[in-house]
Amino acid sequence: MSNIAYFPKPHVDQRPGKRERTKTANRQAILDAAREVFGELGYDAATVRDIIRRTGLASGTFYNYYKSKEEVFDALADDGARRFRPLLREQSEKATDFESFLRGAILAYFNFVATEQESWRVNRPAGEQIPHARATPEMAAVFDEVREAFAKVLEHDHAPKVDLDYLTSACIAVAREIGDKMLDRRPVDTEGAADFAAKLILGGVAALPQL
Amino acid sequence: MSNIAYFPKPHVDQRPGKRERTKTANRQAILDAAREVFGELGYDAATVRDIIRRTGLASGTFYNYYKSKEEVFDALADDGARRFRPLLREQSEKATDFESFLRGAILAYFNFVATEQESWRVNRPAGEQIPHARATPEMAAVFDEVREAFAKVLEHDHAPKVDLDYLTSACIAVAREIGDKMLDRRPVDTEGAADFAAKLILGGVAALPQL
DNA sequence: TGTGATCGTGACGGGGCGTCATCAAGCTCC
DNA sequence: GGAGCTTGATGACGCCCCGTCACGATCACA
Repeated sequence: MSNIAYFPKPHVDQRPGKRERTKTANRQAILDAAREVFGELGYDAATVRDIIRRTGLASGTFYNYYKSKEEVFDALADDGARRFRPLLREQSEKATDFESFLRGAILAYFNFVATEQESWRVNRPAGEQIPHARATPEMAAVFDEVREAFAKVLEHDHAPKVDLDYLTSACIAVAREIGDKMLDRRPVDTEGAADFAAKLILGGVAALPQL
Repeated sequence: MSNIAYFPKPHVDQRPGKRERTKTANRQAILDAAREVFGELGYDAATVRDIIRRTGLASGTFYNYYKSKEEVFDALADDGARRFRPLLREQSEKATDFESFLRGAILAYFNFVATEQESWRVNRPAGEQIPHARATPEMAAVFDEVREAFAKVLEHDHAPKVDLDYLTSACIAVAREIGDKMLDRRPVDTEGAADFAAKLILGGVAALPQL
């Protein structure tokens, strides 16, 4: 039995120190609370105090991590983009041509937002607006990735030069808008929506003016 | 000279009573002040108090006209849509086919937003977001008008049945997004942007899946 | 001119905002 | 294991914005 005395205290603890751990725990707690609060009250109605109350932390603690409600929202958006990026890359690698890439990417996005909304747009007041995510680093990365995928594939298809910024913006706008509308319909039909969006964009690209 | 005595006091004053006049004047003053404040501070940073101070009215007076900052913003958006609607209708009447309607409508929209921004997005902080206008009555009317124009023209062109809601949303999204991007470029090229957006949409419509 | 209706007014209580002095707890070095 | 240093959690505080409401001035109408 004497050995057991050693057991609860392994000498090498690889975990970071307690300070570091509570820091990430607090950061995560704030993000989780914010997701809930935004989901329940809507973004506009939510206050920093609501988020703070939900975490049980002191008000000052919140400001050690984020400067404002907007910054928390950006962090959530950034987190979403970070989780979506691998899915996008997967489509980009697996695709054989432009059409399959576009279809795959849009479907992946629609499935992603459908899943996301289940988990946190839980009980949003009707007509409530969630602001479009700002340009966080991860959002910009997604934009660039889409842009580069377009560039590569259009070059390979010896397509005429087009205004890539306009094109990327327009495609993302279509995906966002159709995605939103899709979520309002019952049942949620990600495949039908993706089919629509992909065909619209594909047809459009073929008809673009060259620079 | 005796006649002059009658001059300053014409018996029949067709203008509405003073009460009514100050009412519309106040309403307008609030809208004007809001436009300025939103332009200078950005929508998020602006407070109801900022708007009130700019008008010189008492705080209570503001609430006789609008319930909140959001409501003022909606009123401004509604006003914009109301002013844009005749331009849209003009295109719809003058157009001979789908393509000319779409081109005309998009160009009209781009010229409209280019003019608007000159007049009140004067000095917006970089990266600042103006929220997308909510569904005000006039906004909904614009949406419906576009939708009906699509319906009519697609039927006339014996085009296959398509998902009109998705299509309308997607087109408006493209116009909005390209319009935004267009405003960030110097010089602002409404024709080039309209050409791009119109071609993209036209090509896309031709390729849509039928219901 | 008198009377009632209609707002403009600004003070007020409620509450969210961001800060900061304080102090407990973790970390480091001996 | 303990002394001294560092970090960051705490919550009270002052500031300002919020929306309301009792009051009074002004207008409409007879």
